[in-house]
Amino acid sequence: MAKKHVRLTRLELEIMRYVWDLGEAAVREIHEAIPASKRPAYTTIQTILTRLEEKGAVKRTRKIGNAHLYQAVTTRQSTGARLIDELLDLFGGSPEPLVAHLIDSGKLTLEDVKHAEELLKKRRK
Amino acid sequence: MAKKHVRLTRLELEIMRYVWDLGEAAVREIHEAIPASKRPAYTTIQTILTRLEEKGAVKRTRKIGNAHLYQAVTTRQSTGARLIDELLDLFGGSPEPLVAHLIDSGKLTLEDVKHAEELLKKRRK
DNA sequence: GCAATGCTTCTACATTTGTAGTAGAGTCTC
DNA sequence: GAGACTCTACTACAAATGTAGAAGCATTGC
Repeated sequence: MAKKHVRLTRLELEIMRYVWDLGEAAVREIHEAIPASKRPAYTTIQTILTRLEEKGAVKRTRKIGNAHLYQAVTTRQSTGARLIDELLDLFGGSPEPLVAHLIDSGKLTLEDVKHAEELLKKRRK
Repeated sequence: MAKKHVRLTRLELEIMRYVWDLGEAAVREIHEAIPASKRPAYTTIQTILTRLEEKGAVKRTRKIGNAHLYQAVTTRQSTGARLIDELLDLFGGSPEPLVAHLIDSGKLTLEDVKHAEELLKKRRK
């Protein structure tokens, strides 16, 4: 029962972020959580959630009043993992350019690296 | 003249990989470089290259016979950088989950990490 | 020079994606 | 229980994407 490789679009991913952050959310909550400047119409969110449900990325859990609550089925980690792997392909599988960019853009700190080192050593055993 | 944030689709990115790898390539070369199992029609490659040209991601350099040669305009690095940044957004901007995945999947070695550490220290100055 | 071959240009079209309106059912408030 | 409000379900549609055929110009090998 291999997990089907679900491909999410940019907007779908964007909405997923809110679902992940909110844990369990109604369309309205997501809608309002989106910064007004880039907020699509309420029904647009709804359409996307429906599509996400069809794709198996979220599921309806329960109703509050007549509104459905949605919850993520796929984890942020697993979804991110796939994206990372795709990204790696771009660089021929080597993580080096990726790490280099993180450093160059100041996003990876020495602490992060130390932490990574520990993880690696721990994992080694 | 800020560089316009060009959004490439999956297939376009896939083709770009060959352009980057080959340096300067004709449609046919790219076509043949793609593993037969996932090779689209010759004209499909051509259409994509034309679109990439419109988007400014590649340019025609010269002709060999009556075939055009294409070359990347955007670098693999800059394109990758944008994708990485988008990916980071997914995790709220923190590189930690990203690094964790690289480690978990065995893609990041201790050497990579040491190397990163050096880069960081050098950069610090 | 001309036929075969290869390349380009144009055109086409199904799907997917982003975006949202409308109608009607459900709920809440007096 | 009637009106106001809210949510869902359904429908629509333009633009982007993946995919490729057809027609015709350019080269080349004779």
